[in-house]
Amino acid sequence: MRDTSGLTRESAAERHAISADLIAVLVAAPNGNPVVLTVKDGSALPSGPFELIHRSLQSGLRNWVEQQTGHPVGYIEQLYTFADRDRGSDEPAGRVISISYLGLTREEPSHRTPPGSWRNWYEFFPWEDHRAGAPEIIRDIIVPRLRQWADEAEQQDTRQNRLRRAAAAFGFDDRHWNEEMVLQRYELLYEAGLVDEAVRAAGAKIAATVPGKAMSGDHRRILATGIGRLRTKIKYRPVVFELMQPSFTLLQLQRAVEALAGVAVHKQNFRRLIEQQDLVEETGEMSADTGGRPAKLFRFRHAVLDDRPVAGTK
Amino acid sequence: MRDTSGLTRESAAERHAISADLIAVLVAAPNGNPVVLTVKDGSALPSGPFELIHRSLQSGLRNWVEQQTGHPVGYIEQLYTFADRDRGSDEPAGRVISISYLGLTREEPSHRTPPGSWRNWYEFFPWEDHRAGAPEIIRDIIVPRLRQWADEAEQQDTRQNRLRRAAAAFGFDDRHWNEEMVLQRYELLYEAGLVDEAVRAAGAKIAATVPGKAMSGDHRRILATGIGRLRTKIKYRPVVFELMQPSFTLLQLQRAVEALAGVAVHKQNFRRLIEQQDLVEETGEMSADTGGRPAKLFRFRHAVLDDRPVAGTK
DNA sequence: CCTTATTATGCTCTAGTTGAGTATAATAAG
DNA sequence: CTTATTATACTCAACTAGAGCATAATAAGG
Repeated sequence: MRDTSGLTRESAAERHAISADLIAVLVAAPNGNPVVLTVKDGSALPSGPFELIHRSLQSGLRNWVEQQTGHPVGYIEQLYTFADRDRGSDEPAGRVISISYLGLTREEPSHRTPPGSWRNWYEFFPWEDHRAGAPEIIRDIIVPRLRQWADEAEQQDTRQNRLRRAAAAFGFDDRHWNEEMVLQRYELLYEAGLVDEAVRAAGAKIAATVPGKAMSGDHRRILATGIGRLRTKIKYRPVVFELMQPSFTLLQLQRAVEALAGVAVHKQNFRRLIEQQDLVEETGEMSADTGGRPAKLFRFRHAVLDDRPVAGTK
Repeated sequence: MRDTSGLTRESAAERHAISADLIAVLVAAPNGNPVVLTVKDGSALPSGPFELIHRSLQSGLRNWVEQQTGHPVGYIEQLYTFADRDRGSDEPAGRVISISYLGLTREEPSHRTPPGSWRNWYEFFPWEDHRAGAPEIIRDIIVPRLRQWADEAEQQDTRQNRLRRAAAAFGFDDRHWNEEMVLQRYELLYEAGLVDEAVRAAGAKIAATVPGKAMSGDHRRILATGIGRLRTKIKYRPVVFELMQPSFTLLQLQRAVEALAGVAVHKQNFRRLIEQQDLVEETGEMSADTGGRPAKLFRFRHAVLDDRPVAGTK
């Protein structure tokens, strides 16, 4: 390290050929439906410039989202920052740094977003919904295509490596499905040329891609990052409650968790876990519209946040 | 959302009044000593501008660190991006976005860094080292000061809240010490005005702060973020091995984990965990210089990375 | 009224994991 | 040959997680 400050001065022009964008993965789960806020007919995530008036990145995003959706954003978390070249053709000389955030909110009829803005996120990742067992698309389309991709490799160890990675990601050959590996799965499909974004990047014309709506830029990758992060997070932080109404039944809570995690959970064990962790307390009221035996209504015990380092909903 | 693109165009000048810096938390653990790379006599983390020639943020940082330290960086992970106002007085009109990274490397005598660059990170956070039990500074200095700070609050529930947060963070009043809450502890001390950075920010003169070396800017906060992230990460990803020599004894591995986590671990259980996870394999050789019975030497089984979603060293 | 479907809720059983400890082996130093 | 130090094998109790059984309370359809 010659210059221990690590700083080398450039011309102001060069240093300033940079602009910053904020990108939001805004999630809600009305009636156990996992949805994400999109723009342009579901082909992009909402994004906007980071402006000088914003106090900080997070507060900029928060204001901006609350202004546009009319809903308070409960939980907000930074996802990832990237600055690859060739992003945006209207900035030939400069460079855009994109800072993405994950936010949770309650989507209600009173919201101010145009219809169609909220999309079920499994439109973009049909292979991620295992609530009713592994989707057929995996066995019928994805696995065969990935095997083929592995076979195409010249070297034997590349073949083996591809196959191992594919099996680990998609849970075949005796592997278990790990719902958190959302990003790894998307990136594997991208690498194998099986998503439209990869075809687009390669400039190819013929595309035998896997089902699942594409997005512009790398927005689908960002969404995958957000879903993966959320699936990890709900296990050790009580963030699901940001998606719930003030009072809810345990089944509604379970449905929300299942919507995010994309897997079904054991009902009795779920209740045991939630109750023994003191995450909720009874409101004293009952819900009549369950279809069966009426359920107790619960509310989130906000006090736990101050208490011990509270766990989530494993 | 009126403008569904989310983009509002500003003048080019306004959009470009931004520059980006990369900040590195570069960690090593020679002989079970947790060290971090610093500059300016330990008062800052190394940082450098993000330049247009860099292919991406991560590759920019990687090149830059390997060039300056002479060591390959194994694991690298983005930490956090922030852009608060009033950072750097030489950029009156513009704004700096700082993107921080956590990197792991092996520090060896052959490195190219000037002496004194690598600092034991407990110089900055003396309250974080619980390897030989809770340090006295917590009981003698921190807890009394925090109690006093809680008492100073006007309202009763603010007092209670402060006390609860302090107890949860520092593990008093029957609470357990949670080694991962590095950032929360630093931020609590900051809020209570007990670290030099807080005194500096408030422009106060008299400072009855807690021991622990301060850093410039918010570098100490970034370091706290990095340590916290690392302490979380070693539990579910085998990242410690990035800090180890190619072959090592299980005690050396344990010492590295303890250095990072800041707590002592049960030797027999540690071995059981490592071995039953197939994280390592015997080299067939023995280490003579253990001081007692010779120990088997092990190496990391790189194959596990392709295998299942491998766990770390709980 | 009675049957069936549906949801809620309480309880048990087993396997696995975790935290802590005991016991013994192999070396060096004095 | 004793002591200190480290390595390594094994045990035990407490707790956790996954799965299933049993029963309760409601609505809808005959």
